Amino acid sequence: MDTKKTILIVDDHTLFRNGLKLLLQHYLPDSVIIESSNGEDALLRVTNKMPDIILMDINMPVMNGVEATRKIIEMNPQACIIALTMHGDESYYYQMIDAGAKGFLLKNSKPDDVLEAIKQVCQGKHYFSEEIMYSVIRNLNKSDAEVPDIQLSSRETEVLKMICAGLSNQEIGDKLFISKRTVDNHRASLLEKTQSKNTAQLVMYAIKNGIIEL
Amino acid sequence: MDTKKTILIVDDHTLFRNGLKLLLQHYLPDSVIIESSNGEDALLRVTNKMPDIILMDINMPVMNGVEATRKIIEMNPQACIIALTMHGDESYYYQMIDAGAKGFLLKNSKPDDVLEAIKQVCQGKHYFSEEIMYSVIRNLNKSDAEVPDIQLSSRETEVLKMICAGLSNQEIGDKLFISKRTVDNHRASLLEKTQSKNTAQLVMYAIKNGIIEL
DNA sequence: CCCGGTTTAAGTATATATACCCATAATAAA
DNA sequence: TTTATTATGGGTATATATACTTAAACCGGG
Repeated sequence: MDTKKTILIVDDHTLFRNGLKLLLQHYLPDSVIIESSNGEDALLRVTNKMPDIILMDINMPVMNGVEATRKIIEMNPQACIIALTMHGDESYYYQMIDAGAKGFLLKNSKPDDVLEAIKQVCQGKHYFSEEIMYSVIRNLNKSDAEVPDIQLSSRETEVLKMICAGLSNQEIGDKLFISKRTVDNHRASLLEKTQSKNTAQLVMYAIKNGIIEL
Repeated sequence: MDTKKTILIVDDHTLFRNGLKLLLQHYLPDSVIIESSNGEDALLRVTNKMPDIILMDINMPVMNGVEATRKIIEMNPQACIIALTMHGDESYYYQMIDAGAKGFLLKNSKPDDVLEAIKQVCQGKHYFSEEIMYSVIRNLNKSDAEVPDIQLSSRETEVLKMICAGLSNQEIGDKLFISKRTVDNHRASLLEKTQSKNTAQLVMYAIKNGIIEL
């Protein structure tokens, strides 16, 4: 970490950004820190400023971290993106890594962990915080190999959102100009794919997987 | 803000605490900043260190911010507690203010807002960020005076949690050693009290109001 | 071009939830 | 003591969701 680095912080919470910026400036006085409050703005910054490191939150308005990561990696597969997010986003681990993130940190990490992650990723390595590793291993152990390869179709996602909004299958059918029976089928597919046994579990799934906003 | 102040930051995200600490030390060089990672620890700090200002997150493990605030105010009604939390916790506004918080800030506030809030609260005034005021006013406008005076009984809360876990009324009855019909009635009361029309909305209510953990 | 997945639709049957009605006992509040 | 609330249980009916099945039309990749 001897050369000057440009670090981009992408997070919708101004206070968190400002605090982290100070923190990084304190430990890495030679670095240049820039900020974005959402994924869309981050794309602009990446093309203009060419940051060496990107610290990316996941839950953000306008464009979330997974999508932003995917697009940045599309433009530059070498981009050093480190996910920086909260507990409870477990379902995002795979999505984020799949999108091309080189590291994954939790927001309850220590500053040292952030520095270590930046160091590792700069050297072309990967970095995952202990909690992430633990969670991944626990999931592997849980059910051998049946990795939740769940992929909902766009129509299914659409229906799921309406279910969460409290609409009945009939109402959903009316809104989408399709038969109630078709919605029945989508709902059945959703139950099977998400391994839910009723509406309540379906809603919980949608929330845990960020399909709907709170 | 001429005298030395002790400020306690209560938040489960280490990075956020550390960043905010630096931020406060930068703007208020004479202040002493101490930290807690949850509500329970915060209670200890309050009795030991007697902080002048407490910046309190809401969603935390072990003991959440509402409960912690309530207990601190119980011990010392003059305690200057400022809630500091994220979007989407709208349902907490009232709970937190009811618990005795003197101010309410969002995590996407600017550092200046935090300083202003601290200043106001130190002078015995209240401080609410714009977004909070906007939301409160919007809700007032929405339905005149019918403030959500919703108070679920302990049994209803118990049933609601089980519904969210995906249990059917029959299963809930079996677990609680009561008739399925009784659960039917509790469910009906829940639907009415929360103004939900089905299970999906009930689950959403439970989540938005922190009745269940994610 | 064929194959797999998606979207569309439906038949039939059961399970569950929801909407009303009612009643009793216990408890807490006024 | 009267009143209100809660927890308990039930009758009856409809609405909705869920579990099986089959099948046609479409679309993109090998």
